[in-house]
Amino acid sequence: MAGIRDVAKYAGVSPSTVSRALSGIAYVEPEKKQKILDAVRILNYKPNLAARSLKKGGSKLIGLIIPDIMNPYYPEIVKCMETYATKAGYSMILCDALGDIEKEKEYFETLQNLFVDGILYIASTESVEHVKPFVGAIPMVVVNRTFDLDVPCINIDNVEAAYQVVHYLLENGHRDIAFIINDKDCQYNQERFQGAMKAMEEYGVEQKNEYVIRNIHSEDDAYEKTVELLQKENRPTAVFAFNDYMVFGIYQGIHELGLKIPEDISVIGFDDIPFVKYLTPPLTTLRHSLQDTAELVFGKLEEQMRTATCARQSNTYFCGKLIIRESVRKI
Amino acid sequence: MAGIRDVAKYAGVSPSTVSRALSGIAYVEPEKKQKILDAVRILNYKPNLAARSLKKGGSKLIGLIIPDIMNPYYPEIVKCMETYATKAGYSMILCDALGDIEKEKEYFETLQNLFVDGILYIASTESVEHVKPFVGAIPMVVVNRTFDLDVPCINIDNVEAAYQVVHYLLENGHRDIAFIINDKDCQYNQERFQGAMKAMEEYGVEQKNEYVIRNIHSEDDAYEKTVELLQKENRPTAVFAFNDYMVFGIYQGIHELGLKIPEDISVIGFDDIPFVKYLTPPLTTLRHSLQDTAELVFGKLEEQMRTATCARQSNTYFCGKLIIRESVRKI
DNA sequence: ACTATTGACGAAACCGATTTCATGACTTAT
DNA sequence: ATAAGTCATGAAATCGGTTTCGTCAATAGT
Repeated sequence: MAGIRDVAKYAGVSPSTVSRALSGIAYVEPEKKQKILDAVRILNYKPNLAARSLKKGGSKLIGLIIPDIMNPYYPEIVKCMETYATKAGYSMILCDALGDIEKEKEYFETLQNLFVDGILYIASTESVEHVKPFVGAIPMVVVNRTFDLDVPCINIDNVEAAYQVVHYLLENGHRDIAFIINDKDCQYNQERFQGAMKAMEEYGVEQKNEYVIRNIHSEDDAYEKTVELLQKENRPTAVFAFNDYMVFGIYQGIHELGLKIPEDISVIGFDDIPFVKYLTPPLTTLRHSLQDTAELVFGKLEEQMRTATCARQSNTYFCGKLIIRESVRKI
Repeated sequence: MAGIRDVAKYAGVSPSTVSRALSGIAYVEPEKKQKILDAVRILNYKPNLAARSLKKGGSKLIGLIIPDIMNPYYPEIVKCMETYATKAGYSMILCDALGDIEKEKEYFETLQNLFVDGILYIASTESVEHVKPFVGAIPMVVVNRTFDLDVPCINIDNVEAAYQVVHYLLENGHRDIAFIINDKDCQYNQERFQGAMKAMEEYGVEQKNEYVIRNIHSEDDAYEKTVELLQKENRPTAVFAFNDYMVFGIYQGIHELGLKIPEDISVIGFDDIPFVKYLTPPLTTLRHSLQDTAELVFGKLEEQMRTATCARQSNTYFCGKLIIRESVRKI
């Protein structure tokens, strides 16, 4: 492997000049510069990143901590971030934390050992404690959660989004609306619940307790609870799934009971993960793609990495967008 | 940040002893070792990986090159590999190559510069050239493609798998079978075609040319071509999609024409990506999950990394499994 | 014309862990 | 008891870019 000294020798200059010519931090005689560039090409010189990291104190590595790559909501985020990272000259280290606090903690530590230049943290756990030691120590941006720590957080406005969803159902004449809520009693579910209730209150509709289904752990769970719910005497006219993932199970349950969507029951989701548009019928759901905010997210991280400082608290909320398909009918 | 010299000073020994004590490559007086361990704990010493990489030429990093994380077939692989890597003390660098040879080449180079200890290459391109320079230079395992290079390749037996699929259709009385083939005229598609034809021949059925649809670039493409195909006078009784991704478009096209699956037309897929089981009706498809071979894949890589040698050519084929759901009817 | 300033460039120090080499203490063999 | 071998350990070289420092030459200023 050709090193900078080989290039220097070949071009008849010193290693320092090669370094300067390639980094562009100082003026180098055009003639020499050309010779250097030629030498680089001929010798196929590639700077040793380890050596560079060692001297400069960075690694050109970014850590991306996500809850679960198998959850179809995340691949898009990963791809987005990886694209930005690559464009900016960074490589991406992927950490799949499985929503496990211990695993997340381990990953934070590993990333610190690797001297990553920054961390993109797609939060899924409720704890704050295990993140604290790294706040202020490594440039970081938190996505999908709002921390009360000195970190920039970027999050969808869950209250507004859920309000939008339920408002749409109410506007379409639905009054008996079931909320299907996944297992974690976490920040975003609380906020979504809050937004949903706000819409109900505005319409003067009381939310029946038996229409609030919690602790759904999987699609199968969603399936079972849906069957249970819809066999009751007074079944709701619409169900609002707090995430799209559960909708697969919900659809299955509804089909199983011989009911039709949306004629017999309307379904609305949250996330707009890929493929819900291919369900029969295509799902109406709330999209909060990171596509639009990806630039902001990465920008915030990049600025910190560039200035080698950790940003203070700053919360950014973005709005979701209701994607109307065919799973909700007007009553 | 505490360095090895700080630890050495604190423990009253030399840096070399600290290094030896921590790596365990040589015997160190138990008493001193204890002091060193204490110093490490108290000073919260974390070895600088850049320095270590520079000297040792290794990094405890594994590069994972995949074609497209948005394609639902890959997240499972990524998760699997990441799990194994973490367990073995490696961090995973994710490279999303988008099926672009140039990008793949860049990633290979970046990974080499980063001194990754190994590369897991989920191949998608047809070219061999851009991979050659790295064969023998870095421990590598190739998945999903069989190279004629000195690299271990692990691949599904596409011929056998496609044979299985078409055999199943023939057994169910189908004779007019359309093949929907995605855009790339690549190895695995050729093999699948070969397997499909083998089954046809065994049943003495001739494959009509107009039933072979090629160059599908997206779901939308699949949708259009399906509509076109099924409006013909003699429409097939079954379609075999060479990958599940296209099935979403195919279903859409069939529904659009008011046809029913499987009553009017049977559909069979390939891959068993998540969610095809939630289609209406659930898709019968061929599963070739890496779950089962993941251990083998990672094992082959780990052995190379451990012995710091690159393995020679060795091809491993594994079998797919037909997952029978409800999208194929018996004629 | 002589000093001060600027600037391109090379020599050498540096980042921090590893590893080679040298040393001196201690053990074993004759 | 003396020579040879073993072994824990420290000093210093090393990995390969980057960067500081110093030099020498050319330009600017008085």
